[in-house]
This record gives sequence, C-alpha cells and structure tokens, in this order.
Amino acid sequence: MGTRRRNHPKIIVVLGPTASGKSDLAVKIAKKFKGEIVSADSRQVYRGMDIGTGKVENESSKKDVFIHQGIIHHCIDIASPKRRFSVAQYQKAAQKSINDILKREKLPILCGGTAFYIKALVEGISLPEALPDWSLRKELNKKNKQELYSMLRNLDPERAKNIEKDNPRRLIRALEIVIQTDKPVPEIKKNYQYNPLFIGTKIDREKLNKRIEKRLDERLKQGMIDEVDKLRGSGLSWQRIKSFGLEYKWLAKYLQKEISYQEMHESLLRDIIKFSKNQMAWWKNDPGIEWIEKNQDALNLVKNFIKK
RNA sequence: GCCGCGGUAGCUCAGUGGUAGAGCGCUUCUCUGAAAAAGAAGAGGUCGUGAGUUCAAUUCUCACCCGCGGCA
Repeated sequence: MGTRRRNHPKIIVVLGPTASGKSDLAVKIAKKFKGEIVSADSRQVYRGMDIGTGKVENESSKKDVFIHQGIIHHCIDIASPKRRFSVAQYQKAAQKSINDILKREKLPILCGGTAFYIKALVEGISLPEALPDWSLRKELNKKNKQELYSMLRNLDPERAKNIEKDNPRRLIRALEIVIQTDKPVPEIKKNYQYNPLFIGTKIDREKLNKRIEKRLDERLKQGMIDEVDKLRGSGLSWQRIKSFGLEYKWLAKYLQKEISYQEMHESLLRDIIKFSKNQMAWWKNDPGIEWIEKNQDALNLVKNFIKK
C-alpha cells in the first residue's frame, strides 16, 4: 500500500478481512494513544444499515457525532442509502476527518475492510474529475463489450491499451471520462499525504470461517432481518437493497420469498467467506503490512511508530 | 418382489459408437468516482460395478449394486 513518508503526519491503518477483529483493535489503539477512528467501509457510510454492516454501537445523542466507547468515529452514517455514494466522496470526507483529527492533535486511526477506499485515501490517488453520468451509463450499458471496447479504442487508444477489455463497467467509466471531458483518461497520479502504519488483523482461514458463521447467526438473532425490512419500508426498492450485497442481497431475496431460510443462510455464509477472501487478495502479498495475531503486538507497534 | 425412472466434475445437470461439456462452487489473478461492485485465467471426471457385442463402449445388450417414485 505504498511507502511511508517520514515528514507527513502519522496515521494508523487497521485493515483485514471481515470478522477478524479490526473494530475492537482500533478502539483499543484509540483509547491508549488518544486517537479517533475513521471508518473505511463502503457500507457503513449509509444510515439505517447497522447490523448488516457490523457498525459498532453509537453512544452519542447528537445527530452528527458518532461515539463508541468514548471514541469518536468518523465516516459512519454520512450518506443516505437512497443516494449513490462513491470512493471519491469517501476520499474527500475521510481527508477532512483526518485533517480535523490532526488539528485537534489526536491520532487518526483508519479502520475498515474496503481496500479501494483505503488505497484512495492513503495513496491520495487522483480520480478523474468527470462525475458519474447515470443516463450515459444506461445508454452505454445497452452495448456489448466488443462495441464498448472499439469505441474506447477510437476515442482513447492509450487507455484502451491497458484496460481490461472484457470488463464493461471499466470500459463504460473510461468512455464516460473521455466523452465528458473531451480528453483522454488522465494517467493516475498518487499524492501521499500521510505517513501510515499498516496493521493487519490476521486469523487463519478455518478459524475465520467459524467466526464468520458465528457472527452471522448472532446478527440474525439481533434483528438483521427486521433491519432489511425497515429499509424496504423507508422507500428503498428491493433492487437497491440487493445492490448493497451480502446480508442485504440475501435477506431481501428471503423477505421476497424467492428463497427459503436455509438457502438464504447457506448462500449468505458462502458469500461472506468469499468476500473475506477477496478482501485478503488486496493485502496478502503487500510487504508493507504488519500482520498481528494479538492486539498487544499491535499496541507495541503503534507505540514504537509514534516515538520515531 | 414387480414395474418405471435415474446413477457423468465438490453440487445441479447436458451430451455422444471414436476416452466428455455447462452453470454454480473451488484456486489464482486484476482493480482510475458502483468496490459487499465489475471482470480474467486455471485446476478438478478411469461417465455406478462386472461382463458381452464391436476395430472402437461413457454411449448398445445383460447381470449386479445404489437412489427415487408407483404397485403388491
């Protein structure tokens, strides 16, 4: 995830697969080193999605402050599930949060499982300014990937060289940029603004799978089905709810009586496990991450890191 | 016990007289405003068992074993 920048402000990044104990560790670090937490989770940004996204409990009575165990959490509940949220919005929100934390002379602790969000923030990647244009996307979606690819080859041969030519979603985004800006897709620029310490919470596969299953059953008992039902009641379409994936997708199917409880449980468990493997794919070969098994090891790492 | 249907990849199933395919799963990989998204590559099978016919059987024939349904 990039190199450390010695002269930049220090931040801690706690990452790892779902159910590996990130939130717990982040709170411990925050308590010990006067920190605040910035969530890096593409689903926890949405209000009303709590149990299914594994949000920690909010103790705050104020509307726009999220506090858990006395620790301020940022980038949670910052968006309506009715509106689309994206990595660029996250990047801005998280940068602002971190800068505020630094101004208060506290330690920023980025914590979450969405690798793309973490990358966008830590590397400060420059996302093209072209805004998503949903009507254009809808139009382009009618074309097949060969047509999309040849369009891109005509408009921006350079980008066409490197892009995955079988991936319609990427092709459409590239075309969107070119059509909107009337310029080729800009080369990606990185702008490191922080000096991060990456801590990964690691648990062996078999144990993690068991934890995932246990946690799923707990969440079901805690009223996760009801939560999805409420989202529907608040005016979200089933299609939208399903687009959030995992628990939202499978519980929506179950609530619509498309599948039985058992099918829901099996498929959901399988997909969460698959998801956790996909998360690890981003990190497992990254030499810059300190993988820890005990929280105490992480606290020691942070202590040394801050001293330097 | 009799009749019928079935037994092919981990699962659900296509298919063919010239030693086999799909979807899902699995493994690995990618990541430029949907990322819990979107995509790529790969590994898996002596086609239930035994015999017969044939140059050649997973495919046809017979017997047996197993599963499902019906009848007794």
